Amino acid sequence: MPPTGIQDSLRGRGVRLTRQRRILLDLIDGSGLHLDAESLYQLAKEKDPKLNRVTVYRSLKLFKEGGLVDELDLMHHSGDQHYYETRLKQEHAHVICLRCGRIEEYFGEPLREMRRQVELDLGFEVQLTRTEIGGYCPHCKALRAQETKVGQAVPPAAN
Amino acid sequence: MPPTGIQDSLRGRGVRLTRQRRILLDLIDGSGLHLDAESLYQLAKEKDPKLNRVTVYRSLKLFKEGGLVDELDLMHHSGDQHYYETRLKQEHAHVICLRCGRIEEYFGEPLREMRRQVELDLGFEVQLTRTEIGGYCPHCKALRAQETKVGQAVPPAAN
DNA sequence: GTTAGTGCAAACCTTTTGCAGCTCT
DNA sequence: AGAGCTGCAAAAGGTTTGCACTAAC
Repeated sequence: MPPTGIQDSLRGRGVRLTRQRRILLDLIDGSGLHLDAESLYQLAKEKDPKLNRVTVYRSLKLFKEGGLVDELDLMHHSGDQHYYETRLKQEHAHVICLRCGRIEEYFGEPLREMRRQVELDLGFEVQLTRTEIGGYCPHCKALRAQETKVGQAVPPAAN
Repeated sequence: MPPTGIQDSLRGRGVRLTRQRRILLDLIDGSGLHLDAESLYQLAKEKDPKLNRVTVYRSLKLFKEGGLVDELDLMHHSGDQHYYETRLKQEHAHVICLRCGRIEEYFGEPLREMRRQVELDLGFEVQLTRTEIGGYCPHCKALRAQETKVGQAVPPAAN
């Protein structure tokens, strides 16, 4: 089915919605994942073996400019690539487990409050925000506690 | 003067505080700026012409691991480098002007509230956060309004 | 004296650019 | 026909690695 608002979003100034771009948008949107350019390229190649890595980068740039996707760093927990996701209506933060790479999303009110304050107090016109929180997920938190015990016979903390 | 808590912070596990590292720490700390590896290298070379770019990268990595400095992306407003600053006691966000590159810091309560919620609601053990807000500073906001007028004779918005 | 750190050169990974041919409209 | 897009090859930007020598503790 022909995408709805996407057409308009791109067509803004002579940007065409080609076969390749459709594939890429579908992947970014459909997967619900946070893909980096290389993963996106690998997946796209399955649908069109001719599709070039360069086209992926060029398309991502366009999508970004058009406000269709957001670029993330995800704390660079796995190299220096960027990750991409469909821009949601709702602003949110990404919470990354530094041990297993699991990613959670946080939608709390403080995000909006912060934006409001930056606009009012600093006088900025906010265009985009990127909030990333690195830590250990419940699972890895437990594993780390174990590892510490095994690794160096932790004395029971006087607490 | 010999740095205070820094010694301890590094000496944790056999990390030496060499002449080169002292120079780098002084620059990061003293400048109060947000320097990237290359700028840091250029400045460090003035104090020690032999100091190598590689040493800068290796030292930054150590400082990061030791919790002495924080790594920032600053919305990649000027390439894909990383920027570094002394880790402050007080968590804060960076607000970047996408037009002139000016950087402001934001210390509001929502930052702490957000962290609290991520720990309670998602059960994460938060280690570090990185909040970046891109937009237009008051000055550039005004300039942009002008540019728009000149560029395309905006009709007075019915508002 | 030992262990860690440095400089140099070369490699690496991610992303961008130049250009000729292709494709939507 | 014409503007925009693609693929390919090559380059660029930022960072890391291997190794022999040097310096800190």
